[in-house]
Amino acid sequence: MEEVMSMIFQGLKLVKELESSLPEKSLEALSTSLDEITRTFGDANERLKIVLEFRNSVVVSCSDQLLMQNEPGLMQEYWLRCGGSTSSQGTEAMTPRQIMAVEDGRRNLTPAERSGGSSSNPSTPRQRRRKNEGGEHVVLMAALRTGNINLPPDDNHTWRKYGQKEILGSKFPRAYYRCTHQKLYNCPAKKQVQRLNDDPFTFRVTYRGSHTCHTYSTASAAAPTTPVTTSFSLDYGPPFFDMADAMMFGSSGIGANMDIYPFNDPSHHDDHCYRRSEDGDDGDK
DNA sequence: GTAATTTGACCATG
DNA sequence: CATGGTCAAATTAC
Repeated sequence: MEEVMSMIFQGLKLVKELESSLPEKSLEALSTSLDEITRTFGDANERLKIVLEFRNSVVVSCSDQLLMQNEPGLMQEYWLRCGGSTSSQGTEAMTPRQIMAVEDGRRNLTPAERSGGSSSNPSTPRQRRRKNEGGEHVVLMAALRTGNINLPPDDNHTWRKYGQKEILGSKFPRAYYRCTHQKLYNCPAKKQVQRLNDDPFTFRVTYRGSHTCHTYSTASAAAPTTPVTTSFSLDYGPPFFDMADAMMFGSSGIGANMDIYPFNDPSHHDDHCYRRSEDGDDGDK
């Protein structure tokens, strides 16, 4: 069974790799990747059938049942193992629909977009205090439906909250985070987390600056029992579960939105991050 | 004791 | 001047 799991994780890894390189993938390469993924899962399935035959009527554990039922189940297991952070049980109500859209990192959002359009004067866009420093990466993420929905989704990095503010036109405050390792590694990564007015189960997460620390939260670091090489998530590393979720809930979850899916878009390859200019992003006041 | 979070104040920007 | 982003002291959690 472990071998099967290993193959499944291998397949998921391939999926993830495909996902991260999707935007610039040629059709040929895409086909090759899909073949590889299909073959990997097919092999896993073959192995699984052998295992099933072997076990036959043996009572299986709950988790094994989960894994054997179907691929979505496997995905869910994977999701749990790979940093679906909270709610280790009772995932049935969770429906972790996830990443839905990414806006190009270099685009400035208008206040109307930020605040849901209720800005007092839409014709005079207000900007952040700091000018756009190049990399901004907006992702919509679903909150967990169980447990504390106030917790932002785990994204495989450790963040330290440094501020929270009521935003005009927003029902919910915006939380400001920076990388825990900001000082240790001079890591400039930051993010803002805000719940949407019309959907409190969805967070708009705005990332700024790239991680230079390349360290991960304990949850995700400890997650895969199979030592999946995580080269694909070195940067912002959106949650592990995004693609898996897309696959398992694609038909019922976010469905049609998946075409705007390249959330792993490394378009913010600006590595301005390693250098904090004299302008002083913060800290050097 | 250390690290993280909270929260009011400060400040840059338009 | 209003607003959003950040700082930093106080508080809380581990």
